[in-house]
Amino acid sequence: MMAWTPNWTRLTSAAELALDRTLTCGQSFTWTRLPSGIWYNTLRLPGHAVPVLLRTHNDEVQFRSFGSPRSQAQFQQPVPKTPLPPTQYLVAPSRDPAAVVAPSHDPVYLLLHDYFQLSYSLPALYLDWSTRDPSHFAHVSPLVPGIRLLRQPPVETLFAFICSANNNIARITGMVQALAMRYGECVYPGGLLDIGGEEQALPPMYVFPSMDRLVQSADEIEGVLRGLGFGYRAKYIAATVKTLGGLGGEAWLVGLRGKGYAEVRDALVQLQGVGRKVADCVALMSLDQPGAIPVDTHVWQIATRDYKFKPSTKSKSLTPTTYDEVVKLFQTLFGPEAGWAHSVRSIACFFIITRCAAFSLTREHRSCSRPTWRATLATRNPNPRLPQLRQDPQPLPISQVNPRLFQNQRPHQRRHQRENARPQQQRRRQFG
DNA sequence: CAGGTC
DNA sequence: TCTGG
Repeated sequence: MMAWTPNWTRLTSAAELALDRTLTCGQSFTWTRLPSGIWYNTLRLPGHAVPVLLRTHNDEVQFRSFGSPRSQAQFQQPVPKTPLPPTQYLVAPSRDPAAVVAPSHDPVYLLLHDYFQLSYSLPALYLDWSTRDPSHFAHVSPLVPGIRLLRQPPVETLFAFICSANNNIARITGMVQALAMRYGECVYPGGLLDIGGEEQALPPMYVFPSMDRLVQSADEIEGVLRGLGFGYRAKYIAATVKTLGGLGGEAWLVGLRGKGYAEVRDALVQLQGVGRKVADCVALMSLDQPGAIPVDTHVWQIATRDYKFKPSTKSKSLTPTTYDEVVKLFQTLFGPEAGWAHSVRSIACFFIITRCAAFSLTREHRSCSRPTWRATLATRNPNPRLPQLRQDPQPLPISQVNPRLFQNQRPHQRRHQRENARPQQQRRRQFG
């Protein structure tokens, strides 16, 4: 097993990219963190998947990749240049053109440069958003530096966020990885890898399945995914596979890059299991719509509590009208990259809330708009009974993902269990 | 009840 | 409404 990028190579500075925060904040579900702090994933080059390792070392983010000799030969072929994001960044005087990294000829570098959108200078963005929102963003963003919005592959982003409805990050991660293990190609069998003189144990790596592979399995996919515990999302995924396949598959989806926001959204919401919120997630994180703002219940709370948002209608919940109004609010505030800004802002708020929980603070302390939480946190001791916030939250290793996800349980079996209406205790023990 | 959708 | 914490 020869190394492709033989040494750890500089990708960017740690200030430009906080790996742990960026990869665990709920935008991508395909990265896994090893105990050593190294992140791994399989990323797709045109017609090809490559295992990639990332780490933060000596104040910089570094990458390396590896592959079989055969895949190395394929790397030798010219790789099309990945397009830079359509942004005013490189021409606007307020942005920092010096942050643009000189292009390299390493295809993996180009891939990562594109994936992490390194054409954007993150400190310049944070500064801009802090100026636009001095009373909120400026206060909380220093808590969560280095959060980059990823430019992800559209197909896996679409299916990941169909899974995200009424769900949590840990479970979504398990589902996406289950999809990769069930239908994706294995690009690394697992085993010890020599990394700079040290042996690193790596699990098997699977790439997220191609659209063609999913279409091929369209008829069985609902039953299989229900058996894997996907719930009602199994039906959405199967239906979207068929619809998207008919529309032109991955090429059609990727073709939405470069179109206007309204067209992208309208195209996405015709897919089953894709409402406005999911459509905005996919648009923002994979289809070059940095202004798209996914409004969930969490964002709704931020808007009403911290920004004193008052909906025009009396509706207490999130209607299409109020959704649009919240979007308008943040777009006006943050400008063209409002979706990115709002993501950072939400993650900061989540950080504070988590801290508040660990410190047994009441709801009134949680307001991210006031600097009061800062002083309050400083004077309190954490409640030892509540879980501490981990510095580096680790996603589940692939080997430890809920074993139930990998049982080949038939859907009828599950329905039968429900009809028997056993007491909770007994049902739980079955899977223990 | 959770970071919705039909 | 699936499912899990």
